[in-house]
Amino acid sequence: MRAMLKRRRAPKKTSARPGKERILDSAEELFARHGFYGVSVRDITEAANVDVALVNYHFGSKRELFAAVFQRRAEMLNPERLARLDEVRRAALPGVPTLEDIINSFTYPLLERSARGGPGWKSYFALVAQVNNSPEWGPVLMTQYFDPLVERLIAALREALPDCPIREIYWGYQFLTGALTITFAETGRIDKLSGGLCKSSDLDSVHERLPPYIAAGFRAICGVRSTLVEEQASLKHLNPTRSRNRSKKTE
Amino acid sequence: MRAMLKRRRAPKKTSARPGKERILDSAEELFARHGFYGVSVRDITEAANVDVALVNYHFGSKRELFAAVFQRRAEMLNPERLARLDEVRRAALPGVPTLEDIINSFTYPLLERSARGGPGWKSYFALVAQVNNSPEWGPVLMTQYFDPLVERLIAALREALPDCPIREIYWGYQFLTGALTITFAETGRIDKLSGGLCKSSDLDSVHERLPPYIAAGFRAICGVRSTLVEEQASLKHLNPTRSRNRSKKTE
DNA sequence: GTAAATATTCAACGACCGTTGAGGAATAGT
DNA sequence: ACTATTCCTCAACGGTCGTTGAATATTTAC
Repeated sequence: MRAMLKRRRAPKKTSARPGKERILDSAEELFARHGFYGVSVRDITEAANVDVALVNYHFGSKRELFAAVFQRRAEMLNPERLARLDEVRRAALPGVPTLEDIINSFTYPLLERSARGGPGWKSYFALVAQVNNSPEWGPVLMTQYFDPLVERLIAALREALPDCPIREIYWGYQFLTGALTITFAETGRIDKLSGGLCKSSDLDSVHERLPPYIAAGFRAICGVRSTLVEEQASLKHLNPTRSRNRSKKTE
Repeated sequence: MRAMLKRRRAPKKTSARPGKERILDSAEELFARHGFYGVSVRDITEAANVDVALVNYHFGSKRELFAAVFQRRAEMLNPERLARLDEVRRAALPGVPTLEDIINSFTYPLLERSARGGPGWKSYFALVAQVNNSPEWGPVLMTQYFDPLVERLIAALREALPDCPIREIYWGYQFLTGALTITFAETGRIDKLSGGLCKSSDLDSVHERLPPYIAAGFRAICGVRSTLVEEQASLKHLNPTRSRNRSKKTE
């Protein structure tokens, strides 16, 4: 990227889509691929066939453009995810939904759009994956746009795991978001590793496997933590050559 | 970062540690925090108290410096992880080790060093987390320096799950690496979400929970996939309002 | 002690960076 | 028709970017 692109003026090009939207589209794709600092505003405006100055006119600054890209689809996304969660809970009344259903209501709207929502959505989730793992942007943007929904997810998980200590649910969520995040990055690493047997772009396969995988993980750590007495016996696994106790790691 | 730093000459400063190492140390920390494009070579050389030109003298280019940072600790790391895996397998003879032991031999050397190996190691793993989720760097660096070890891990997992289809093991590894990756990013998001109940810097907690969590996930998807007939019945979870079949998602 | 090799400094290069202000074109309101 | 508003173009600003070649200092080899 940032290397050599033709530096001369773009043609007039009267596209139907207004310039502001075209900037958002180009920025989405480029930011997703190279990160905030890996893309210049000139890269973006040339890809969008608009003048450089338009970024500052419409968004104020490059940073505000980045935030706008992040915000745009987040706001389309979260109402549906919330509705799905509510629907799953309603359908399970008077009981509570399964862990798998809860997790699926959280992940499915993302996987579905990334798989079949068009290239913009695919780029967007790759961008979210990047932001989620960034100490610079994650605490700002993820917290602002996604945490309200996550709190609802946590509440539903607590309903479904009434005997599970709350800390375990947060840790379980942390691992869930990590697994989901690397899915969206689609680095193609699993393709190479598996010799083509698995494709990181095959989000249908993720959709089939992620909910049961994560649900089983939740049940495992909740069970372990809630019964402290059997813990010493059942956790001999951690390092077979040394003993392990709860207070402080000795390995 | 990249903003305003004092632009004037650094003092002579005859540190004991040679300039090449100091550059690697500073680059490690800065790249981990802001990414490759978010850091200038001047940021690095000023933090290391050396001249700008030294980067190109010692490493050739900024990109090669980045690769050198990535390589340095990978080479210290992988022999130990390999030895741990072998030890776990040997200790289980004539049987095979548990899933938890196998996973732990993979994750423990990382978590232990990130927790107590010094600030350099902490930065390094944050950098690895970033690279692992980057479509630009991941396929190059992760593949080159970590895939040989991962292939050994996969082989051990196959031994421990003899009836599990190979594809499921690769997917299970993908989720494992995602959960591990977000742990190293230490964005502090779980701290806020949990109101201080969990700390993303508390890698001992991760060490206790990740192996049983991931092992349970492996067992869940292997079981699901290996018994196709019961699948239709057991997977009603995915969307309670619509039917779901294996060939193509209809949701 | 002297020469060779290695390490570091200094000043500067051309290219690209994000942002700006003045002004032109298109559009909407009346 | 005129005006006000919005959208967009153009040229340029000061600053920072990665990299370089020549000169100097330090260490190593003999």
